[in-house]
Amino acid sequence: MIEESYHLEWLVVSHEPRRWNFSENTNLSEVLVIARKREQANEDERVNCINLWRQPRNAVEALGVARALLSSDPPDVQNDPGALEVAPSGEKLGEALSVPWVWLRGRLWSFPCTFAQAELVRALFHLLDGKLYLPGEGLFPKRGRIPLCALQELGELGFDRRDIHDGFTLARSRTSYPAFWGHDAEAVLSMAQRPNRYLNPRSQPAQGRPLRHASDLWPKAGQVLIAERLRLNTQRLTAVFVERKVLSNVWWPLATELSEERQKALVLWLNSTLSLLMLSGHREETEGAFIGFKKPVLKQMPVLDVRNIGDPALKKLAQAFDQFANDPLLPFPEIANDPTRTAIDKAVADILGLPDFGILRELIAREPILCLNLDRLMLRTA
DNA sequence: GGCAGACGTTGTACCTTCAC
DNA sequence: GTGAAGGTACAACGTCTGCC
Repeated sequence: MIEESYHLEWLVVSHEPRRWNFSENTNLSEVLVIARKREQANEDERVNCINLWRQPRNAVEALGVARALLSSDPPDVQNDPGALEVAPSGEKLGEALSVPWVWLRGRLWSFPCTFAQAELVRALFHLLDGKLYLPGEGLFPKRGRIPLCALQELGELGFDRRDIHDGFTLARSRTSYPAFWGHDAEAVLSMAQRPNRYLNPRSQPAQGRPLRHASDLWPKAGQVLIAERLRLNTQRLTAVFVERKVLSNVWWPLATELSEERQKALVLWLNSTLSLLMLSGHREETEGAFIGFKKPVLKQMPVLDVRNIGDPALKKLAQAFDQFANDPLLPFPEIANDPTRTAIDKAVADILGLPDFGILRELIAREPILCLNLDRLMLRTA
């Protein structure tokens, strides 16, 4: 309704650690939306997006922010350089960008509010368009685009944990139904994983629930698992490759006909910094660093099209996966100093003909939603 | 063929439990 | 007490079936 009859004028998001909310009675992440009803759409309508690094502490400061925003036009996220600094009284409180309403309609409104730093938002927008954006260097590849496709073109996401609980109980011994259960930040360290639990098919439904038959659920088991929810401040992996097909409670299995080589290439891509950028843009934020990936959104998310990258590139990506598969990654906040993530990124860059994008690792590591503080963003002067 | 209700499926918001 | 992880009740949606 809003997309048809309203002009979305302002989006305001707080990236301040532990102040993801605006209301008093919640800890959940919130966004302030201002839309104006109008008779007819105007192609020139723009959406101004404010990414607050720190919330105004009082009404006077809030008025100062509003005045600063109303007196200048935030630059366009894709075509203009820089961002509008929100610093009404000297201290920087955030950054503002704008995006054409006609572009945002039909897409996720969260895209321009994904990161506190405008340059990362800009990188996300260009990546959605198949281009790597590096601050100060421009767009890559110079010709053509990174081959991307919607995840759903590569396979089908499996059942969620509710369905698994309707069909199975956790077994105390090995069964015919291996599973990859849980996401312990101190245990899931590398891309290659093995089944860690086994499931017993239910013969009777759980109390008050319909019975799901194992034969209905098992066809959507997979070897590629994509995180269903993540804690960006503690966890390390966005996807893993399991040596056998498994079901899971907190990972989406990808049921796919892709060869093992292509699946490995996909998992390598999903753990690259470029994919972390893309996943961040498609997250559903619950409480700051605690995020989820909903099935309808995730299946539309662009990923590397491992069907159309050519055999030599495919082989190199799969080899790179094998090389780093058992190397531990550091938690996401340490991404800038993570040798394994750096090696994954270098492999992806070399194989796709892209320049080094280490600068994006550095920028992401500064994001408050990962490191839960503003120290990496703010320039403190004595 | 159209409709309504039953029933099954899917997705998630909210709640509980666990560990430190 | 708090952060992190796991479980489930419920709503929305889709499909099937019987009746007119």
